[in-house]
Amino acid sequence: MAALDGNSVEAAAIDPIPTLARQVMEQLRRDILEGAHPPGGRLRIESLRERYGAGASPIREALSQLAAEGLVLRVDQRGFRVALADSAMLRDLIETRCLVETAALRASIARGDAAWEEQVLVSHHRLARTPRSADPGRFLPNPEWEAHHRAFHLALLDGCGARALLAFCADLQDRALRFRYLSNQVAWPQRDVGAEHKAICEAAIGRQADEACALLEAHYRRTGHFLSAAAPREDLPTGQGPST
Amino acid sequence: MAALDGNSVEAAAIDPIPTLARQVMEQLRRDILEGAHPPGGRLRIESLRERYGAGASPIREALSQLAAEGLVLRVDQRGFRVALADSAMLRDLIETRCLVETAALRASIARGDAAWEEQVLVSHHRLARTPRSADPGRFLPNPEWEAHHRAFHLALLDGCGARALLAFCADLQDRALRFRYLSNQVAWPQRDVGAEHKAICEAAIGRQADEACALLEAHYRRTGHFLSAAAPREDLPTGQGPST
DNA sequence: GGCGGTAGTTTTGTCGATAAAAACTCTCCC
DNA sequence: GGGAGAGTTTTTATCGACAAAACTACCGCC
Repeated sequence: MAALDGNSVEAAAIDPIPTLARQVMEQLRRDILEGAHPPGGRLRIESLRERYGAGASPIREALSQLAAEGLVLRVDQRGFRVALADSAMLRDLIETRCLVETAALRASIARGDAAWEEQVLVSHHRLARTPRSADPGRFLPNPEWEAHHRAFHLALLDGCGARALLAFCADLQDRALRFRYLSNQVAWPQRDVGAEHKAICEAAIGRQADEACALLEAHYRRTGHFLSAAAPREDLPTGQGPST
Repeated sequence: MAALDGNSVEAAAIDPIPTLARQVMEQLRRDILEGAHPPGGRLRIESLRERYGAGASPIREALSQLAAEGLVLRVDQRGFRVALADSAMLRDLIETRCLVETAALRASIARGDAAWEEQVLVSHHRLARTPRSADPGRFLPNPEWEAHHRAFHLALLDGCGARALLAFCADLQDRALRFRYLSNQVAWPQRDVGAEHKAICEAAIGRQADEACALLEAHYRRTGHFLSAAAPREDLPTGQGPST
């Protein structure tokens, strides 16, 4: 997931036996992304200790990392809870992505070399030939498609030549992924995302900055629209018993 | 420092007795920013345990958080070390800031309301009336100036209406601050940063998007130029005894 | 003389226990 | 009947100890 994070990339690649804390963190992240722990829900150390079969230290460490990543919320002396995922946050996320990623895309288009162009092309090709759903009949998330989708969007921006910016974009994409997971079964197959990706790819390679940015922005805003329409029930799932 | 981080803000504001891990983290961050631990240097748990008077758990937790923040580098099973701060990273940081913050500034100028305008004005005023150096004779970092400086730059972008973006900008500013600390005594008083801030402020309030962005970008690039010129010796301080 | 393997030392990652803090509950009083 | 308060229970934050892994230094061998 956070494969672009400079800290983890080399260690994860070499080490065959990741540290326990890392295993817990990755499993926990998957569980949160997939909604096993509901947004706003408490994450008690003891429960997690039991569920993931580890001592308190690795659990706590995993939670700390996820907290810094924004997926988990920590309150000193009052434990951890799953980060909220309400429609206000979704709006904010979309807004941020539109602002940041169009800037990055513009820079990519202006500065990207031949290698960038080729990478955009090939990553789009891989995405295009992968079915979005693992099941042709109904929607079932296809991990391969998710990976290619992520790679394509990052490849688009990779020409900008700013690693810190790219890492942030990768992070934003992860956050967006969470919303997609939470409201499963979204906009499929009503919407032809393949065509949208194709148009973005062509505009980018054709160095049509304005058009590419407009398409990308529309792409994100449309996704946001579908998501907030599809999952209004998740808006304020926190509750969790106020003091009274 | 990371006062904009949603996780810490409320806890830190209320809790009079912060958790030990938090204390260690904040002190450690300050020490790293100020160069007490050199970039690339190892951070052994035992040494830190001794230095900060805490057990291994809080130390490890503080390191985890700083690692996620980018100030500390973690390698599984091989401990922690201070993140590098070479000129390539500085370049990358500047590039990222220029791309992201001009986008944010543009959005701020387009969307910012009266409250935003006033906040920019007042934060600039506070900055302008605070001396940059705590000592009139030579350069000595003035914490008050630093705080106002940070507030001014964030106020500029605060009109964009995207909290996630703003949080990222705050993070970028912290990273930049580190470079400033590392190469102490920089460009003072050769450079009139006050005038630069004033010009940016006026262009922003006057809704001159293009000019404000150009000024902001020049502001950052100039800083980068000074920093990399002032601290060439820090370029590759890692070394740390290769295998031979 | 250089290199590979091996024993010893350091350092990390993990565990279980413990003290402190928060949350909850139940009772008593108005 | 409602609310405040004391006691109990849950939960967190921290510590010290231990096992596993990495690093170091040494020794023998080619």
